[in-house]
Amino acid sequence: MAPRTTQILEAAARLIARRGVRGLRVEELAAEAGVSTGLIYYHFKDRTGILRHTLEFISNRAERYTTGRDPEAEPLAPREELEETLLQELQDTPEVRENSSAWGELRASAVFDPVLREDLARATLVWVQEVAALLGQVQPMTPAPALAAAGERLTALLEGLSMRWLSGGTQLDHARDLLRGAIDAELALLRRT
Amino acid sequence: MAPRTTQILEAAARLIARRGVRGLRVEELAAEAGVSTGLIYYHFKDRTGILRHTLEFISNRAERYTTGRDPEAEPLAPREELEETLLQELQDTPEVRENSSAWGELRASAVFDPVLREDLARATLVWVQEVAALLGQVQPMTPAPALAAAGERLTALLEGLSMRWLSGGTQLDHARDLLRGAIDAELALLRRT
DNA sequence: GTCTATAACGGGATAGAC
DNA sequence: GTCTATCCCGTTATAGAC
Repeated sequence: MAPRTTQILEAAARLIARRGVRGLRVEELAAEAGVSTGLIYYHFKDRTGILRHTLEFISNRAERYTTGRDPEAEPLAPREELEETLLQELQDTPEVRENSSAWGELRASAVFDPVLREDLARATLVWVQEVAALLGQVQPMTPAPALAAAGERLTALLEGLSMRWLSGGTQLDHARDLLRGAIDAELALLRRT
Repeated sequence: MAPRTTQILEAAARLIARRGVRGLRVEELAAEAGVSTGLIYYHFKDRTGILRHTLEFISNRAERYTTGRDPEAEPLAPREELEETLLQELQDTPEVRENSSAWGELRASAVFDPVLREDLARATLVWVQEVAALLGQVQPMTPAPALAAAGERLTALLEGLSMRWLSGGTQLDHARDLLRGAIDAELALLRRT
C-alpha cells in the first residue's frame, strides 16, 4: 500500500471517530489528510470505497494493538490475558476511541449497506475466535461450542458497552467493571459445563 | 398528540428502520406519511426535531409492547417473564425490526449528536431498571447494585446482539440462544452474591 | 499520481396561498 | 393545519492540466 493511501486511511479513521461515518465529508477528509479530493477518488473510487478500505484498515490495526505486547514483559496468566485483551477496547486513548467509534459506525452502517457486511462479518469472526481461544486457555477441556458462545457474548457485550460509553450514557470505569463482571459470569458458566 | 403527528412518526420509524437515520429524507418521509414536507417542518421544526420525537415515539412504543400482555393468560413465572421480555427484542416482526434498527441508529447517531444523548440515556435507564426489577423477582434478596449491574449487562448485550443480527452477521435463532445463555450466566452469578 | 476547477445533484428548509 | 413551489447550500464526483 502506497504511503499516500495509508495517510488518507489514517485521516479517515480519525475523522470517522470525530464525526461519524455519516459526518464524513470527502473534502474534509482531503484537508485532514493533506491531499486533494481528486486524489482520494483516484485511489478509492467513491465514498463507499473509502469506507470499505477504512474498515479493513481499522480492523487490521485493532489486531495489531491487541496482539502486540512488550516481549520483555513476562507472559500473562491466561485469565489476565483474556481480561486485558477485552478491557483494552475500553480505554480513553485516541487510538482506542478511534477504533471503537469507527467500528460502531461501520457496524451501524452495515445494517443498511450490504457492501460493508461481508468485511464486517469476517472481522468479527476473527475477533470472536481470538477471544474463544483465550477462554479455552483459562478453562481447558471446555467443549469448543461453549467457548465460541461465550466469545460471542463477550464481544457482543463489549460492542454494546462501547456504544454506551461513546454515546455518553455510561462512564468508562463503570463499563469496565461491567465487563469484568461478565467475564466472571461466563467463566463460572464454563466451569459448570 | 394530533393524529397527523403520530402518522408522521410511524412513517419515520418505518423509514429509519429501512434506510437508517442517515438515509432518512424528509421528502421521502412526507411521501411515506402521505403529507407534505411543509407540514413536517411545521410540526417538528427541523430534521433533528424529527429524530428526537421519533426516538421518544419508539421508546414509548417499545415499553408498550414489552409491558402489554394478554390479561387472559395466566401470569408468567418471574424467570419466564424475564426471558420473554428480553427475547421479545429479538424477533423477526416488522415492529421489532423497526424498533431495533431505529434504536441502533439513534444510539449510533448519539455518539456524534449531543442533542440526542439525553433522551437516549433516559430511555436506556428506564429499560435497565425494568430488567433489574425482573431479575429481582427471580432472585429476591439480591442487593440492588448487583441487580442493576446484571440489568445493564443484559441490555447492553441485547443491543450488541441486535446489531449483529440486523447487520447480517448473526442468525436470529443463534442470537436468541446466546441471550438465553447470558441470562443463565447472570442468574448463576446473582445466586452466588 | 496529484492537483485545481467545476459540473451536477440531492436534499434541507422557507414563503406564502388556502 | 396543510399544501405547493422554490430557493439555495453543501456534497459527491469528474474533467483535464501538470
